[in-house]
Amino acid sequence: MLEADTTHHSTHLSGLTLEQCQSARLARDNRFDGRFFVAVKTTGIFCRPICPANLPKEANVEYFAKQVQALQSGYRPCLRCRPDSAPGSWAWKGVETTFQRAVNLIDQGELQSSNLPELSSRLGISDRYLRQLFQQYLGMSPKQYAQYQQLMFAKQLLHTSNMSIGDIAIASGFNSVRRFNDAFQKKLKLTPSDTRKTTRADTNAADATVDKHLRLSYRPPFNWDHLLAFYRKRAIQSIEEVGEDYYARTFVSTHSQGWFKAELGAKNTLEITFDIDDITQLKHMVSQIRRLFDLDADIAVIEQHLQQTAIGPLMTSGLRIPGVWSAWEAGVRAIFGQQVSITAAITVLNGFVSSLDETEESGVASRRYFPTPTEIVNADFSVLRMPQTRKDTLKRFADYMVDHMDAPPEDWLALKGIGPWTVSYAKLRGLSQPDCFLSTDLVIKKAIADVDDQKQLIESLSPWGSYATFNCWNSQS
DNA sequence: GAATTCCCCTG
DNA sequence: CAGGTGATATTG
Repeated sequence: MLEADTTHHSTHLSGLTLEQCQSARLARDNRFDGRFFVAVKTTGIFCRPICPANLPKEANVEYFAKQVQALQSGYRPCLRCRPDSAPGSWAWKGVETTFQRAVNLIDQGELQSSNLPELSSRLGISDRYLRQLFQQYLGMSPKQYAQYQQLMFAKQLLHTSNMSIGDIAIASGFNSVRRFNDAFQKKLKLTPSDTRKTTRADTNAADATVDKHLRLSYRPPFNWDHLLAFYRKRAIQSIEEVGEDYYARTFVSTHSQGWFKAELGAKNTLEITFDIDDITQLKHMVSQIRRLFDLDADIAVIEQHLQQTAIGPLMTSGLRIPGVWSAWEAGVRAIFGQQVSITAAITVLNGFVSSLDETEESGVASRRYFPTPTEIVNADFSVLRMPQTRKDTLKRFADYMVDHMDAPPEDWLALKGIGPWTVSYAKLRGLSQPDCFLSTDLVIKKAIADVDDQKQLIESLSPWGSYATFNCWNSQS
């Protein structure tokens, strides 16, 4: 009789049997996270299957496929597992990703411009707890981890750049060459200059140039021409420049600004020429450039996976995810691109960007930076040739970003005029997430129109949906 | 390491 | 709904 009762509730489910739900929740199986929700009758609260709270008795639970169904039935979301937050948002993912985010930020050299308390508050936890997490996951303190990271970065620079050892010391986050030498010696059992000597065959130093220079490596296949063509079509004047065989752009981040140029080098490397106002931010710049050109992707594995799916025939080898400097920039580009062709969007965006600093001196600014949210908030929208509703969206977006520069793009959905396409586009190009298949994009729809089972196709692309996106786009142009 | 917060169960 | 419990995440 109890049996019959619970079975009745399985009608709320889709695609899962009651038994699956039961064992999934008992095991807190994270593979089922997000696929259904557990509501507890005695408390009126509903949870994700992975909720760490005490397991409720089977007799007291009710299963739902969607949050809204549980809400509709009078349950409130649990405060621990946050079933109300959007899947993929930071609140949804919990501590492990908080930790992962901390590691990423440190890898990007964030600790060089802020301290631990600042870093932790940015992640929404106390510095005490962050220390605890590092101890738990890595067995060392954040500071120690950061120092290893700094040394590895320094070692890489010694091998691949023409910078002086003094500059490298500072760039890696040390405050003096002495402390740098000391730490290097201690941890890597070598002196910095020895490290450099062993790999100094090239002639970069002989070029009578003062340009700073470094090399970044990647694993082939690497389709540079596709990247260039993609950027060329979307280049914003005097921020980006795409030549026959190089890409260059300016950038602004919170702590630095500068410029770089990338061109193909020998032996699977990219040659970077750059200038940055604050050399301690070099690590940040480098990780950004690696992300922009997707240098860390293991393309062979990805392609092997996608070859077996229905889009296999559309694939071109070596395609990477062409990134833009920030989620903010990607969001702006996406808003300009809503409902219009790429060319039209870029023309309007170009006009808008160049109107921003016309108040400045000599009329023609030869080099600009991508506008900040504040600049756009204060901009004159009257010169903008696009529908009023889209201007309003842009304004709202900029307003929001002034205070929420690193909120996850999912959160933008709360803003009127910003929908799933815009959010996915930002995750794809601004954050370079690997699994964003833009199934609602018109060009994509066209590319996969022949496939019978679309739903199955989309599932089969995971976790490399982003690469599928670019291969589809590429196949249609 | 204690204290707090949160959830679930029972009466 | 109040009172008792176990368990986890997080903080001072």
